[in-house]
Amino acid sequence: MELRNLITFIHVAELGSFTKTAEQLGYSQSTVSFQIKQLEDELGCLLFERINHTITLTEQGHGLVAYAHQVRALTEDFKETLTKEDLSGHLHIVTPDSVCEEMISAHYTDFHRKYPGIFIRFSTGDTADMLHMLDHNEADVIITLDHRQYNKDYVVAKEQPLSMHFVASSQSKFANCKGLSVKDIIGESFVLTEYGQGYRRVFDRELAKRSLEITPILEIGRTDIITSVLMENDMLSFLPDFVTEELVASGKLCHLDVVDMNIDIWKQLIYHKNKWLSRSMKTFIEYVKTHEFSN
Amino acid sequence: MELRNLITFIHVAELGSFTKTAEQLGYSQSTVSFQIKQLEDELGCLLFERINHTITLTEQGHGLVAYAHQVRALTEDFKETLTKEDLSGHLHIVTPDSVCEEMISAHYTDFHRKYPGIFIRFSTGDTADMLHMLDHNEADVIITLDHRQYNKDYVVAKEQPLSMHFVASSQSKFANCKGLSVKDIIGESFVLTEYGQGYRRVFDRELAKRSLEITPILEIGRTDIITSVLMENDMLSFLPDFVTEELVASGKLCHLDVVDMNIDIWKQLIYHKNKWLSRSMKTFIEYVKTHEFSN
DNA sequence: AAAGGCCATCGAATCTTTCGATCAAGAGGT
DNA sequence: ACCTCTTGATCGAAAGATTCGATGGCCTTT
Repeated sequence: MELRNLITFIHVAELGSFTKTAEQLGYSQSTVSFQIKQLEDELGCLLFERINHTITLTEQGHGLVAYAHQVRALTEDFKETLTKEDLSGHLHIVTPDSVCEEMISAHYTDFHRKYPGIFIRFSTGDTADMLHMLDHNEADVIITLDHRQYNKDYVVAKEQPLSMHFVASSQSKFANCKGLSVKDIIGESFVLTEYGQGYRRVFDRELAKRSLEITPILEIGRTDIITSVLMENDMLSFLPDFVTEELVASGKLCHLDVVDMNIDIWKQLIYHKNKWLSRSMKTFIEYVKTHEFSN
Repeated sequence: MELRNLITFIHVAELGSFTKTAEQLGYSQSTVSFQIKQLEDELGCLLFERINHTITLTEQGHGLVAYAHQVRALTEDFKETLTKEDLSGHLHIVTPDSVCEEMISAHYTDFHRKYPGIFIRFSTGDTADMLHMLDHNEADVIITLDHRQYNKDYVVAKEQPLSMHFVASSQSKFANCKGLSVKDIIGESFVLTEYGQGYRRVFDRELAKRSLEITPILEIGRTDIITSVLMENDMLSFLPDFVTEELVASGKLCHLDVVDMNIDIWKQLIYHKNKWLSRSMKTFIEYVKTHEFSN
């Protein structure tokens, strides 16, 4: 049962003429004949009585008129909804702990106020988890803090290099040392994020290249806890600037001037290339691009 | 937009698999792929995200699921109504006056009680009118009292030869005459149906063949009036038996024994060959066949 | 009697739909 | 790490459906 045929049928029923319908719809008369006969065959009944080249709807024909109008209305409504996609839906975004904290506290309330129809589920995970979720369509967008991803299956909506520093309490003996080397601090007590976390892996690998190793005395996923631990104790950590920014500015923590460890970490906003970009999704991505990335 | 594709789509959405759908519906997998792509092209949007050979409905896909279910339900309902055609509708039946009188008084109340959903419009007309109405689909069924019709455009549902007699009051001087000839009575006063009426035309033509002519002193369409006129006056008529039956039986009228005028009149129940036979129509025809015809 | 209008039908050309075979890539087991 | 199984995409060939123009028959109007 073709919608096209139903439309033709509606016209024929209204105009009472195959020929006029053909003209109106831009078909040849034989096509209209054929289409109606096709409907009749399909439904196994006569739709029009043809007596002396005049057509009259049968009872079944009248029934089909009603049905066809309903289907047409339904279809038009549906196509309408396709063009006027509204700003609502569910999104699942996955980020590392540190980013999640920040997004929720800094931006989410604002976003939700602006777009109350969009429901966002935040999860956290390490880079491998996140990429796996992307591959299984379990996450809509992720933010990584890790090596720069180039995979052709992913679309990087936004990215920026992340500046990272060794940090310590401003009371630390290293606070004012210039030109430190990694080796100078390698023996200290470290508190780091868990191994799975993107930049932690990169960090460890960098050390391994230099045949160095750090066994942290504490591993905590949540960077707000790490910073508070640093302030209370004589310990070191290695963190992205956006986590420590405020505390460094207010003089509670300080960056160490370690000159021989340049770590290339990127913050990337990624989704799968086969992902359908709904209006909600686009809106969210735009929002994150401007509020969560700096340049 | 093909219903077939929507059905396929519903299955895919439910099963979450092109392959399983193909098995279930007896298509090849490539066909299912193609059908879904076809829907996507037609609607200009993605219905499924395909990530790593796993498919997930997009928002539009969810919308289409709802739409498709509605269309399917509507279609099933409609097809249901086709198979279970109910016993209701309008019929237009046209007959000569005499038949109409009889049908309405003798059978219609019974028919209406049996089939209250069927509304019947009775009209009367002469044979030419009735055939014209058949040709223009203005009458559903007609009953003729005329020459036997053979036209290939008509279906004769039932027919019977009509026995006709010259009739007079039983007081008539011809009442007991045996072996009368037309010529014996040609000079009498006649009351006949109007010229247009089927058997009246046949009657006149028969006379014309014998170079005879009758100018009736009264022409009345309604046969009940003719019979009452006959009973009160010394006049003759020429009528079908079913009109005079009772009055002859009760001795109020009598048949004249005219032996040289054999008129071949048929009572026929006719509809157009292109007429769609609704259940109502079939029912009505069956009813008339058994109640209005004798053998 | 002729012209014009209507629908049915036919064959040819053109699209569509279907299928089988094949590909690429992930999942799961060993 | 390797092989096998499963999944959806894609391609070309075959079958099928749709469209059109031409024609025919029939009725109505002129």
